[in-house]
Amino acid sequence: MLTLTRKTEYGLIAVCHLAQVGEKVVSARDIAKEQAVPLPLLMNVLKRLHRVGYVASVRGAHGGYTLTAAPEQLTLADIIEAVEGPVHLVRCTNPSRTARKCDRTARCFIRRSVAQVHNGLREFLGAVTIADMLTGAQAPAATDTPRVATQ
Amino acid sequence: MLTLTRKTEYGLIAVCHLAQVGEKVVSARDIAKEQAVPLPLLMNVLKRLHRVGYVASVRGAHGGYTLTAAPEQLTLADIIEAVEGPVHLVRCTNPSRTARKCDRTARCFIRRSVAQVHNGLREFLGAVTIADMLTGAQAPAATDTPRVATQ
DNA sequence: TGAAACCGTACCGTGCCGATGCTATATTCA
DNA sequence: TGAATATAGCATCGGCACGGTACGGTTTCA
Repeated sequence: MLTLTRKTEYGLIAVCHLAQVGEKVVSARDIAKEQAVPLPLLMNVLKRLHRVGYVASVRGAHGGYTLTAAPEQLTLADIIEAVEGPVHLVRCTNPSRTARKCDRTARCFIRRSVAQVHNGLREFLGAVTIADMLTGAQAPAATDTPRVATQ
Repeated sequence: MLTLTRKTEYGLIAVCHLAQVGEKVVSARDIAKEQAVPLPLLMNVLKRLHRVGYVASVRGAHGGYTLTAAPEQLTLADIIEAVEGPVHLVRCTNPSRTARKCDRTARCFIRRSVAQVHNGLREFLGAVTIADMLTGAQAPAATDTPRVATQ
């Protein structure tokens, strides 16, 4: 239904928080407290972000997380993919495993167009960086919304 | 999770089919047979499309549906909204009813940026017309995907 | 009058998301 | 060395929306 899951929301919040504090190591507990996010959920998300290498972890007392990727390089698409898996606008665009439920694939005369829209969506999400999110968050009256040009 | 529901898929298929046959009245049964789509589901979707006025219905024997809106005017966003309701990238962007679950709204420092992305997504979907889908479906190697400019 | 087709609504099962809990591992500090 | 802190990994569980089904009603035409 074209909606981000809460995991992604929490992931975005965490990453933006880490990007904001710079190199400082921040524990999941601190992020959860400051951003009013449920700690266990946040920890789950941070684990995934760690697994793909977007954040570094420091274990033990006074441990926590740091952002390893550059905010200008890290995109919304990256976060989504890391937290909730590859984006698939429709089942057809999912080449993997059991998702091959659609037996219409061969005769589907929309498939190509949908694939184009799918690519457009991915490009759109890949064009939004964490740095963008931060500047947009701080500027009170932020410019205008991202524009889309269908070419 | 950033995926269209099957209802929307069926809706797109139905609308594109109707756009392709022109002014001819086509029954849901025929569309279901030709496009290999489950008939009851297709009927549900066609009812919704009828309710918002994108298709006209002819009852009785030899009845069926016709597309009322112009394929160049009807967009992907229209279909999605008609079939599965308003698009909301996150709960915050949903101003209605019980969806106000996010108590972080006030202190959420990402909210504004997310809203911008949300608007960008809506514009993106609103820029894809049914006519686009049809030409894309017929042309084997269609131009390139829609581009996104984050400003 | 009966068949064909649309219309409306209600219902149910399943899969996924949101959420929780527990155990193991690693680091710091007293 | 032990206690406290914090991440790592996995397993489980409930709720809900989506996908699918069923039934009864209305309209039109042969």
